[in-house]
Amino acid sequence: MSDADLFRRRVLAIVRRIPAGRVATYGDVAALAGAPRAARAVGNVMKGCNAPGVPCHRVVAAGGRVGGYGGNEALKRALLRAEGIIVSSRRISNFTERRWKTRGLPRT
DNA sequence: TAATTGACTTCGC
DNA sequence: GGCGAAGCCAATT
Repeated sequence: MSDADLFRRRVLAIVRRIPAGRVATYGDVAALAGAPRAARAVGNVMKGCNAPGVPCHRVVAAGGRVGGYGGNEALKRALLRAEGIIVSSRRISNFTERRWKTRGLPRT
C-alpha cells in the first residue's frame, strides 16, 4: 500500500460521502483528501471509478462547470439534473446552492 | 527513474 | 462565450 493508493482511497471515500442532490468540485475533494492543488490527480482517480457506490457524477469542475465524464458528459448532466441540480449546457445554474460545503464558507 | 498524460484551475486575449 | 498558456498533483507507461 503506497501513499498514492491511500490518496485514491481517500478520494473515493470523500466522494462517497457526497449526499444526493449535492455536488463537490475536484478541488474541494482534493483539499479534503489532503492536497488542495491536486484537482487533476482527483480527476485521474475518478477516471478509474473502480469503486462501486461512488457517485463520480457528483464531482464537478470549479466555477459550476460540469467537467467531464469519460466522454459521457451528457450522461453526467442527466444524472445531476435527475438529482435536482439544474444544468445549463455545461454549467450548473444553482451550483452555489447545490455545492457540497463542509465549511460553509465560500472562498473570499 | 524519467517522461507523458489527464474527468483540473486560473488568468489573459 | 470560446481558446490557449502556465501551474499544479498523482497515475500510468
